[in-house]
Amino acid sequence: MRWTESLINTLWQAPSEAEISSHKLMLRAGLVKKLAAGIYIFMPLGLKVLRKIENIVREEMDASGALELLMPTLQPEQLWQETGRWDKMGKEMMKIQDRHKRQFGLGPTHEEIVTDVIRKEVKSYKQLPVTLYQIQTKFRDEIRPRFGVIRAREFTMKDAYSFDRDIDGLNKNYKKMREAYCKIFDRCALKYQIVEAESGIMGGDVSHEFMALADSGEDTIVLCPSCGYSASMEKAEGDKCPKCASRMKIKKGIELGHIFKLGTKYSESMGAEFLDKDGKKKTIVMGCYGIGISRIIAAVIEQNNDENGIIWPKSIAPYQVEILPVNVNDNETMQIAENLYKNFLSERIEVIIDDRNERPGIKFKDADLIGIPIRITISSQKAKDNIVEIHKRDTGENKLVKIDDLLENLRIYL
RNA sequence: CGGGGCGUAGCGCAGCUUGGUUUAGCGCGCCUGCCUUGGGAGCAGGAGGCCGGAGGUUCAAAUCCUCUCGCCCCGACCA
Repeated sequence: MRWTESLINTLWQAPSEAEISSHKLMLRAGLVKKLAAGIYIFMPLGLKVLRKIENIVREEMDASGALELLMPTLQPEQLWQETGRWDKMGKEMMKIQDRHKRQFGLGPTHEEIVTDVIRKEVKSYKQLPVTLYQIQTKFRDEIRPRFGVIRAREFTMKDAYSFDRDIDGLNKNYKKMREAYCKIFDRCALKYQIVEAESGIMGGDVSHEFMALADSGEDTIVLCPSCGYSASMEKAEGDKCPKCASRMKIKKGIELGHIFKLGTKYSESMGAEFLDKDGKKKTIVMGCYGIGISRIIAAVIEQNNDENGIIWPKSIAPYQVEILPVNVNDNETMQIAENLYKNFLSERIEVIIDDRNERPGIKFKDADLIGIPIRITISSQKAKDNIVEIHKRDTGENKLVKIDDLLENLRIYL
């Protein structure tokens, strides 16, 4: 990508609406723009990051054996009446009417729909277990949208649902999902804590939250230093460990994901049953598993930034390498820069070249702000000796290398 | 929804108390030219606003009054 063709607009000062660093940086780097409270446009640079995360999630979900499908956002009232959640969800569900005055909800979650799918498709124990997932836009009319994409009213979520013959199967699937979640958050370079949680309106008895540790987080979690027990504040109801009674540490976090053992709450009310080996009708046992995809972006930035800007982990960086020619009016510089750019493209290295005719200071500041992991600076003096500089955004390490050795040196970091 | 605060150019802000001195201003950004090119340079010229909206008071409203819409922060909810 050429900067001059990228529609990347950075801001010197963060809009006053932003309070926490991830929100400020997302706006300053131009990843997102606000359309209304809790409603954001993902600009091209921001969308690249979102897609990277989606792909990681997709890969790990597929690896766990889950099947991807896509369910509608628009959901008929009747299904929600079956479980009683049409009223229970209350004002959090955005509701609309069609021209025939039929009521629809904009999906805040998809238990009703997916259970409807399964009760129609699954008849036999032979079809179980099965896990379905989707990556899709969700709508929740939050009481108070906040912190940019961290609590938005429209957001991208991965939601998965497991269907088993019995509790035993559910326990296995639950464990499998938990492991998949760990892989996902590890790959996103997040520091997180798994905590016992309340199930809330989802129902079921067991649930765990994956919390990104961040001082700016809205959620409070407690950790027991002696026995390792950890839970959300609501679940723990205090700072004494329920397991070993020692005093627990309190930390702040951002909820990235939440997994639930639902049991038969939905399958029972909606009649999702199957015929078991013995020819008897049984109720399907369910679990559900959510990840806030767009929220991950904010959490990663919250954990990876400095006074100059974002520091992307390479797994979700919008580009791996930024080429920064110090002076675009210098022929020698530009010849090298353009050659490298073409080279990287053919090597399938994700690269952006800052080909703007700006003074170096502006380009360096912007490079730091958008946080590409590796910067290659090309200046006229060093170009004479066929030398360029590699700069690592995370460590600040600088290295001068011969152009012929550049790719080799780069491979170490990519 | 309760409590607090804010809407003036793309972003950050001043002006409002005490209406007229404003053709509505400043910094950054944007456009043109010159100059400059290793950490947000300089000079000159320029574009961009129904001062959130609607009513009202007044000879006169960004400024005073009423209503309204939007946004942010603190609380309960959530990925």
